[in-house]
Amino acid sequence: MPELPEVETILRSLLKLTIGRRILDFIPLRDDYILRGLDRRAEVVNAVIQAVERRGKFLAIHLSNGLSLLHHLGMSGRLMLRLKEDPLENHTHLRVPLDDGSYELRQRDPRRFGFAAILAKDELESFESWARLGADPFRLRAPRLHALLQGRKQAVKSFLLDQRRIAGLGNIYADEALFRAGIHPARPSGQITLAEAGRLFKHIRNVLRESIAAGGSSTNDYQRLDGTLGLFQHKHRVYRREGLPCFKCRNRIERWVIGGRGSYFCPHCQH
DNA sequence: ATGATTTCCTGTAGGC
DNA sequence: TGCCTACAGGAAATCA
Repeated sequence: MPELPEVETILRSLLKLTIGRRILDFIPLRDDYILRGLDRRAEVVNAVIQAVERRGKFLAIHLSNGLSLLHHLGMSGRLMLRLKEDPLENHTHLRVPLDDGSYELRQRDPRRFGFAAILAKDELESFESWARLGADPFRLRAPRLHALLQGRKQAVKSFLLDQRRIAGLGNIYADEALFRAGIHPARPSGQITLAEAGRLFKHIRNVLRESIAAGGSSTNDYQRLDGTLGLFQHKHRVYRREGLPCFKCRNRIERWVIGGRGSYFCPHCQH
């Protein structure tokens, strides 16, 4: 599922390949909640892509006429740059042909938890989940994280998944960071000490950085913009490794459901 | 307000 | 092989 490193990987490709390109058309292939702001569809045509921005797991493509395309890939969403004549994969919801003549941006999403929206500036700024995103993990420091955790009984795993607190972590990287930090995912947030918060922020940052360098994790649906796979799934230490030996101590990895999410951890290494 | 639970959706995996 | 059920999860909605 696309989390911060996967979206960042897509962002970097978009920066290289789409800045300065003119949008030739905006072709919705469905008419439901997945595509929003379609009444502005005609305004998008002929606009030029000026900037691309990531916040958390959101991707915003800013256009020359002040409109923005806001994308979220949910859990099975994929953003692709394909030749116009390439066969359409099923569950492709959006096609955006670009002015280099042969390529188009496509968004597909089998499980349909993502979306794409055409938004005016004020609409983007007031878009709830975008506007209220929490701290950027790369700007986070121990005292800030510790302060955010204080006074909460909520499991630290659930805290890490709350985009209003920290933006960009999903199930994979929350579990991987907690493993590296030696913190049990079910620990009440308020019990995390300053020293533990220090380890946690450091490992959040490191695991995200390493995954970006590897092009993200291709577990089920995720691919890069050009269709190639990320490589970080080979570096996962706990995610989806229930019953397998811990890389540190050889005890078996456990899986608990925490906050409705499958959570993988080593009962020996994480406290 | 906090925090836990349910909902949306479909491909995949497992059981029989 | 085929049918059925359970499960996966990001974020919004709902409920206690």
